[in-house]
Amino acid sequence: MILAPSRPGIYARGSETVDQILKAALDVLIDEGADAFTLRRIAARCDMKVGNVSYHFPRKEMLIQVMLDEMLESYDKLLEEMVRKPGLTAEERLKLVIILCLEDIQTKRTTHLFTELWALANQSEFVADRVRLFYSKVHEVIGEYVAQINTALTPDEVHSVALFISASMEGSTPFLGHQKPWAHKMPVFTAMAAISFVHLAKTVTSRDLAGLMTEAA
Amino acid sequence: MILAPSRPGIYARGSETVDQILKAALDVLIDEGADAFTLRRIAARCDMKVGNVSYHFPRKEMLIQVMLDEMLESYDKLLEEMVRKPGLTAEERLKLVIILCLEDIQTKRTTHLFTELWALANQSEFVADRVRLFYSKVHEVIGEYVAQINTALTPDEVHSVALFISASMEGSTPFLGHQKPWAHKMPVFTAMAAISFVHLAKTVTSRDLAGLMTEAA
DNA sequence: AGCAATATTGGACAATCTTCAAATATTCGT
DNA sequence: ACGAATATTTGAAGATTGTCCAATATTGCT
Repeated sequence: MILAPSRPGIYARGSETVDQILKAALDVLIDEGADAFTLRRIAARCDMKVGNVSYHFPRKEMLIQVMLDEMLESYDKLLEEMVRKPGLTAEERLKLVIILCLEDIQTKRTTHLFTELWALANQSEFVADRVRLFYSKVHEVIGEYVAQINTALTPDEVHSVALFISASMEGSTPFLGHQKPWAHKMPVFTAMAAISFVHLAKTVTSRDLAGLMTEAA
Repeated sequence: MILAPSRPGIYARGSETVDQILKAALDVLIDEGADAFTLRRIAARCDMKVGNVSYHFPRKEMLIQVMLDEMLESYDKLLEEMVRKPGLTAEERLKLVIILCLEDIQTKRTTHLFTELWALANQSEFVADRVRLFYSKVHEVIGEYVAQINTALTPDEVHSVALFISASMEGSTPFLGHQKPWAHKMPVFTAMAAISFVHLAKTVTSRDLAGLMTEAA
């Protein structure tokens, strides 16, 4: 794992400034895109001078890395909150995670941030690394329920099913996310996802997953 | 629909130069990302001077628009080729489209281009417009088969199912696409997609799609 | 071959970018 | 409240960007 530089800011004021910079940076990325992600726009966004931003984050890359780590940490917390729902069966939990994930995808924050992240991951090893780590956790959460629903699957097969469910849900982002062309169909999409993915988890067999795929090709 | 400027290049040489510029521009976007998408890198990629690129495309935005339109046109052709497979049932065709789409997603070209496009669509109305148009065609193709498989569905319900299948497949791009962390699981993903999506098309009812989603929330 | 239209070169330009360093202001333990 | 550590401002260096222009080379029609 590639380490991000430790978060700067020793005095109370400096620490608060760093907070403002990180928030402004995230806002710029969400509202204006990677193209507008410059020190000047970030500084303007939090009423600061460029030099000050440059002082707290001597290299721009540091800012990106710290920002990304803090942002994904907040998503980790969100993910953990999904898990802590007592008194539900594994199937109900899986259905709930699906609903909550698709709900979150509809926010402007998630819609914009993750599409940007997927693009950045093409070139930046750091971003790619963090994206992989984050979704590994998502797979774990989903996989836990899948394993309970379908006890015949091996751990690797469980992960494959979790990966399928997670990736399929994420696929809604560019199409049914915030202000995307088919955003109004998200309720229907969610209904289909709940039905389809739960059914898959229940009924998929090792035999299915070993499919040679020579029949249709 | 936002019109792209007409393609420049009058003489044979000029036209060929425009070709090289467009190819170089696409290569830069695929290989080096949106960050490196500058006139100078594009010019260097096709052994030209910046002034010449600027002469054929007086504004950078023109280059982007023409490039995007030509690129999506090539994907349109690819899509049409998928359709022209004779002697197959609707179910077999749907399964085939799923396999071919997921195959294409594994290419570096598609993996990188579409992730970049989804990000650019957040800020550029033009890109968003073209992305919407392209996937509308994808939905049409898939929807045609879905309608044949499940004749009880209304046209809008057919589109919802096609949208679900398409978006779910696209979701594999950032995770199982070219050199992505779980690229080695694409065969399993494809097997699940074929089984799961075909089953959905067959069995989904209007009642399912009208799901109120109050039960699990 | 001649000639107007088109293409290419090379450089200039202003605007932007990141990074840095010196000067000034603020904070906080003592 | 003093003083060292930290934060902020200011200004500027150096690089890169898109755009433009005049000079030159090439093309393709008559």
